[in-house]
Amino acid sequence: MNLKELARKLDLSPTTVSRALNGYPEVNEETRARVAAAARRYNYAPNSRAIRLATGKAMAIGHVIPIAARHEIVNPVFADFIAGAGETYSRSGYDMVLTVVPDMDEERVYRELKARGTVDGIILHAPRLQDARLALLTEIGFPFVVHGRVTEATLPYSWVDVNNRRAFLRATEFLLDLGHRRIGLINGLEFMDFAFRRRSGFEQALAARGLTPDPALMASDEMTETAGYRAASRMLGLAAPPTALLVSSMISAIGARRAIQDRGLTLGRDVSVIIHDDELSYLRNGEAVPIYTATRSSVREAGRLAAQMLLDIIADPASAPQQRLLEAELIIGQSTGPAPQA
Amino acid sequence: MNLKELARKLDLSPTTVSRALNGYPEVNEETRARVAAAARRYNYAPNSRAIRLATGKAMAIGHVIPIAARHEIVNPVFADFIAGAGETYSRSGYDMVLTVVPDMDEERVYRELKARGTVDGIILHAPRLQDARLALLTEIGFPFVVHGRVTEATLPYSWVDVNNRRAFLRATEFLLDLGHRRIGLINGLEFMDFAFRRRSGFEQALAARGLTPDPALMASDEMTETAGYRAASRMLGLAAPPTALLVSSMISAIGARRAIQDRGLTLGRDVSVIIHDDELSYLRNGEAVPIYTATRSSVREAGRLAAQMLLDIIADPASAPQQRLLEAELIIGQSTGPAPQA
DNA sequence: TGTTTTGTCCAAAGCGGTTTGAAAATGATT
DNA sequence: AATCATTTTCAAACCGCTTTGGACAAAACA
Repeated sequence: MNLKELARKLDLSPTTVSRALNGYPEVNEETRARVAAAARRYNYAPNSRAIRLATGKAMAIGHVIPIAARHEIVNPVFADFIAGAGETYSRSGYDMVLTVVPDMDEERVYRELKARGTVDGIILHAPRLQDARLALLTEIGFPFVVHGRVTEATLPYSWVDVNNRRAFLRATEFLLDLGHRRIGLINGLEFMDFAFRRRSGFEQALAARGLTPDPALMASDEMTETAGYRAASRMLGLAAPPTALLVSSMISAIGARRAIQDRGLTLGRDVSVIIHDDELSYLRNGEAVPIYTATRSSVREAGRLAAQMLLDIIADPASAPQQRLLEAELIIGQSTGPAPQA
Repeated sequence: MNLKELARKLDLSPTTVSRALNGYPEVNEETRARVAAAARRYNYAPNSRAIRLATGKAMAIGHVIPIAARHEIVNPVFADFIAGAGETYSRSGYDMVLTVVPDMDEERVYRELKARGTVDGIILHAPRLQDARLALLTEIGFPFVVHGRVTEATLPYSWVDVNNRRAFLRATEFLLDLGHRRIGLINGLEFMDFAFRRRSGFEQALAARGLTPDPALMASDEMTETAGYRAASRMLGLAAPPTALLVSSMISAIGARRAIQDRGLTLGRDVSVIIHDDELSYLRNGEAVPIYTATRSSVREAGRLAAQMLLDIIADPASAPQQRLLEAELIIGQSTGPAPQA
């Protein structure tokens, strides 16, 4: 069933039927009702391919998921971020187009997405401290919103981010207040912008108390269970091991926990741990009482907000870039306690 | 830059240019070369919206991600499955369209996807023991491939699945051979087809040794850390606790491990654990030596295969339904050992 | 030499909508 | 009753490609 057929059945022109369904004013309310009824009756839904060609809009947003060539790791927060973004898109009749790309190919993919008109805008994932994609997307004229920030950007751009620096600053202060002095940081890869900011919050908190960070107590790697285990193991094996760990993700923390237990230590008593919790739906941080003390911020909510921001920008391309900084809450769980006496 | 413009620059008709670029034989090799050169030079890529309308194909595959209304849980294997499928799609010039849907709305969404012609086929995720979506998709005439199976299906359909029953059968036998007699099963929700099959493998192995499964040693819930913890805690607190656990996912196992340690028990000595490992990229089961003894099967590979199967079916709609059963390997890690003497 | 065949190219008709510009029908005004 | 304004409807152009059904020239054949 297409527009022409439906029009024929109604003894109306396609023009009128189209306008009736799209709420244009120049159509008699009575006929509009007739049209609506017939559309429902014949189960008519306008062909999206035709709409897209006619309007010149793709009604779709692109999410490019870069796969690190070396490790083949899919960022575990994607699933929830995308679930959030997807909610927003459904409400607005947009589709979400996912493209999985080996990370060297990203530029080609963006250019093609634009040239072929497959999507109207882009959500930029996993930004780096300096990120060539910002200039690229601006150059090719794609509306886009970054999930995260790009510290070394020169031009304004739209983003949704968590206040990573402040979250880690507060977490560090919390540990310092508990008497911890040797605090280990198990961070993500520090060419990633969020990881860089987290370290800077950590260092700033130490500096404020006149402490200098010990390079041996800082690790930067993929945020996997294995990497978390490795980093924690190494630190706990030092002559002067840390009494507390600041861990960049729930998943690394699982590894860190394993390392702690392998050494016969007890989490929250011998070693305190604070994590950053993205509220991944399949890795909830406990139920009533959180397992881990954590800085918490919902990545799904970030997805909703970023998607909405992008749709707003597409609706009004002349608007100035928008920003949204989310604050993480510091929630107290069972993984932290006062520093053990030396 | 569009086809007409490019044709004008070349002093050719759009017809010829189109044919030259699409490899049709009725065009002089010399002009084909000219066209190709010009296309590259002017950075021409055909508008995908126009192609789609003209050919009547969407060149896109739909993945509908149902969100359980209660728990808002995104299946953690999605990310990797989709990464695999995405690889296949890119190679074939297909897009991947993701739709996030509250699970009651699925039917409406499939019908709309079809009526609007947004996608050419569907990958069906998370099938149930009996699943109305099979009949629905068949009725509306969508080519589709199921990731998993539908035990109570009446008609043939295409699927890619792991031999869950045999995997859990073998895992159980392995534990029995180690002398374990009280084995707990921490399973996914058993209206899900894979979970049902896993339990049946478990029970079959017990039955083969004349053992009857103890209902107190079987749990069925979401495969989250929390649920894994809860189930393991409960079982270990029984008067006659299990000496081994069969756990349906890496994530539940993390919870189970926490429960084991909370009770002061040691994994692999006091309590053996075998998991099913989907090889999630951010939750690798150790490196050289696996942490957990596991039945292992790559969900990413399943994604690749399912996507390819669907593309094949779309290319040849008359073909018979295809099936692909993957065997899981049983890999030995550090989480299992002989049953402790009572 | 005239007729076929083959190799190249093109005009025009879709695909299924939206949108512009004009026509027809109705109502209001004189 | 004639004129003008307002509603309501429609025909046709357009979006940017693919594809059908020739057209035309050169080569092959009779």
